[in-house]
Amino acid sequence: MQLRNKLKAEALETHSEGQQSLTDDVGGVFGGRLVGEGNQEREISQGDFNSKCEVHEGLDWEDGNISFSNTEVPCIPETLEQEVIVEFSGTPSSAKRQNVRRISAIDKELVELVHKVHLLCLLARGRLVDAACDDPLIQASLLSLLPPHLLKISEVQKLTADLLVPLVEWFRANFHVRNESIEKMPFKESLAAAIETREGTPEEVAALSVALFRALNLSTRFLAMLDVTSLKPDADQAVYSSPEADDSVKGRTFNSSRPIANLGDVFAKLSPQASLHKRKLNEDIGLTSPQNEGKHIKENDTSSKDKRTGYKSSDAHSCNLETNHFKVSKRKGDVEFELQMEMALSATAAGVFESKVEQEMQQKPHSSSTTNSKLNIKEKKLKSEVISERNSFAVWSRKMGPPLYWAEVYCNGETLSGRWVHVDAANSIVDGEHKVEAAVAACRRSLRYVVAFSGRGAKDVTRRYCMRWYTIASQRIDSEWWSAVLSPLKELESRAGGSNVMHLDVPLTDNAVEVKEGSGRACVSPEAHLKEGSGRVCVSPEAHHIEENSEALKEKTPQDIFSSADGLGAGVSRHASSSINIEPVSRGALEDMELETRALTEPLPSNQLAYKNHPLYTIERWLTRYQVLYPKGPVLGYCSGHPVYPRICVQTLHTKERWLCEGLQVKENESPAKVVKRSRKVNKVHTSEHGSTVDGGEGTIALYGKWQTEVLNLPPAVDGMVPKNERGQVDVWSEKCLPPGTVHLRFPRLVPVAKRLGVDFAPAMVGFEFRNGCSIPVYEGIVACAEFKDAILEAYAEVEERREEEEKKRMEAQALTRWYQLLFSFITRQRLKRSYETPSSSQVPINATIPNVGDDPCASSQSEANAMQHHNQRGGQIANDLEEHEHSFPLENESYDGESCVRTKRCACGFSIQVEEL
DNA sequence: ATGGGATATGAATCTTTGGCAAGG
DNA sequence: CCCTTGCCTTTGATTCATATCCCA
Repeated sequence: MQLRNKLKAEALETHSEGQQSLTDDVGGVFGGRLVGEGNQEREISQGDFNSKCEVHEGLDWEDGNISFSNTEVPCIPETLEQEVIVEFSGTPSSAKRQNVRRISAIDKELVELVHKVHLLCLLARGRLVDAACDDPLIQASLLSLLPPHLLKISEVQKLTADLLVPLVEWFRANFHVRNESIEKMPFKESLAAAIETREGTPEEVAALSVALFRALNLSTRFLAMLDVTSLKPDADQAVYSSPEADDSVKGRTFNSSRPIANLGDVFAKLSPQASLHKRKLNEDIGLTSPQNEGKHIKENDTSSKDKRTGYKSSDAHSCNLETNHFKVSKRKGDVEFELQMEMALSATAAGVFESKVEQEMQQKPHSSSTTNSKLNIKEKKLKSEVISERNSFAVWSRKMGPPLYWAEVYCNGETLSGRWVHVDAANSIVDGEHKVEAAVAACRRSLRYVVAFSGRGAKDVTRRYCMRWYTIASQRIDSEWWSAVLSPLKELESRAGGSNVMHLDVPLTDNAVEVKEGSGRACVSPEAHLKEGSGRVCVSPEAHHIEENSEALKEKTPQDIFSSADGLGAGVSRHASSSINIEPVSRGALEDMELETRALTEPLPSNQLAYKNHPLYTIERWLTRYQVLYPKGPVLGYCSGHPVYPRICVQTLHTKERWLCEGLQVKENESPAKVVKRSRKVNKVHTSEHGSTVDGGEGTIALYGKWQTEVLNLPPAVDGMVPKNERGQVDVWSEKCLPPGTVHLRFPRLVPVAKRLGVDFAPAMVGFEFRNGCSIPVYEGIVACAEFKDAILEAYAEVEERREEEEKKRMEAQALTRWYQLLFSFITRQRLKRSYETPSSSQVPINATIPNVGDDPCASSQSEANAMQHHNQRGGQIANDLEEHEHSFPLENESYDGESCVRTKRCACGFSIQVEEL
């Protein structure tokens, strides 16, 4: 309505400005502010209109058409009605905005479901690949190709990452990534084919590397980044339209040999939202039968010419590095990214990489320097002179798509206890775990799930590859579900790697955990960890996190947590130099500790927004109305001048009443931790009630923190009297809220029973129901002293029994009455029917039957009766035999159907009735 | 082009202790 | 006269996640 009025107003305004302006420059005149329903305001610029303006019929703002219904057309003079056409052209931001809708709860659920199914499919796929890597034939084939000197690695006692380099180099030199899979076949067969041709999909090549390492007796896992459909539907649209997505999807298409039911279709049926995921899902799980393969290709084609974005990049086949290098001129972002990669490369593990890179450069001197001379000029501008040409070997780039598969080899010679080392043999990268995230980010993806497969099992090792967990946390499925899914697989995985059990009796060094003060690493000093404040111990965010992650630790003291943290190798420097004796720890458990440690030592994000839902840290501005920092410290760092606090210091406050619901009461003499304004609505009610006698605290709500509460200490029942609240009732939010010595009897109709017995009781209020804009208390049963429980229940049982009996009697009486009424009405109807069906019969004044009908609820209404009377008057004679005839049902004419218990009684006149015997 | 911050927006969440009339 | 039952009708403020705009 608002919109219409506004339009009317504008149209009138237009009119006043004159005819000329309308026809010549409609855009200019209509430019202005349109107010839609829901107060949506849209700026309509001049450019939004064509000079050709059109007024459609039927206003449909939601669909973007502006028009007027016939009845509401503004009074525009005839001269103006002819050629007024308003047409929106282009897609201005205002038009985009109208489609902006937050995902509804149903769609969210659906998207989650698709995400879960996709995860499961990819897990299954990973297990399949893992199994293929164990295939003795494949392993033997690979070994037969390996030069003898590389076989020695299987005899190494202390395996280190460096030792893997020659092997990886050999692999890289001998196996290449091919982007298009030739034909679909079972994975083992395609692996065999890949060995033969020395090239395969990224998945196959990664799998071959795993198989090779395993053949050499190295503990190796197959790693996959599960690039699942997004939990945010729109995000996927972008991904699908991007050429990288197509390539990466192509690269990891499942090789199912037989067509299975199209899973995506199932989702498409559920909702159009889900159909977004259809193609991706189908391709991931390899549901591309020979029959529908062509169809899929077609779909891909349409997606590459995405209508929405109109984005058809020349790097559509960019995965094929060999052929397409020249096609794409690198963007600044790519160049910078590579630069960063190189810097990272030279800064870390330099030794390994330098030699490797040099080797690489010697082998393939043209690979990077000659492929793109333009790029090199750009790069040279950007690079400082320190970075030499030899370092321009950049692994992974946006064009290649994100790294999706690689291997992890357990190197017992690395660190004290050994560790899993990232090995991307296809790209000849050893120990490059810290680079994966950046590579994925450069491909506009996020690293949400990284799963290690081994022994048909799987384990989530995302933490190892993700340095900024807070960026992916919201993109992952609910962790409870995920860990439940993984737990049996994790078991299998740890069994595969668990044979290697270690006994540790080593001094922990400070290196156990990376602790860099002031460098964004959030490892807090012991002083900060343990801070006495109002009798409460401040726990470090690390400890808090452990607390959060482990249910068992929930109720432990900070001291306990610290000792657990030590046990977990969390590397609290307090104990850093002491020698500890760790019980036999499995490799899996050690890795768990490592990942846990990473979780606790995440760097401080640099943007404020990241603190909003950060699991470890917070800044004050993101606190809600009901939150405070207690204690306010320690400050872990600063972000744009805002002090950063550990998340554990955030306390949620509640009103006294709300704490009661949780079985806690606010301690005496505690002043509110925070006072907030009462909402206007409530305020209004209160002021209207109390008039001018509003005291100071009336418009505010006093809030208390958990530290200000103690376990509810209700006055016990004394002398059979139930302690009640100011409303004369007991609020039973939970069993904890019951005064000692009382019981909650949850039965209806207990009040009269208790009253009759003369025992003290109180109605039990169990919650609220929101109705009519007001909260209505809901009562359920009563609260009485425990000693009267049996007496009350006994009396209740007695009363209920009596009530049920009465109820039964009442029901029976009612049933009889209803039967009587039914039969009576039936008879009456029959009688009427007969009398009207035989026109030759003698006339009966219809009035005679009407009193009967009136008694009968089922009989005709008065109007019906009137109609009959009318019929009677018009239709001539009606026999009056019926009136005189009284039906009689002699026994000999009765029949009885034993099955249906129906007795049929017949009168000599032909009338019969059926009686169902009860 | 990109990222961060401010702002707008719409959906979700929280709020929280009836009143009256008819009939038994 | 008292008690029970049924009917009335579904707020509005705040929070939260996200999109968009603007600016550096």
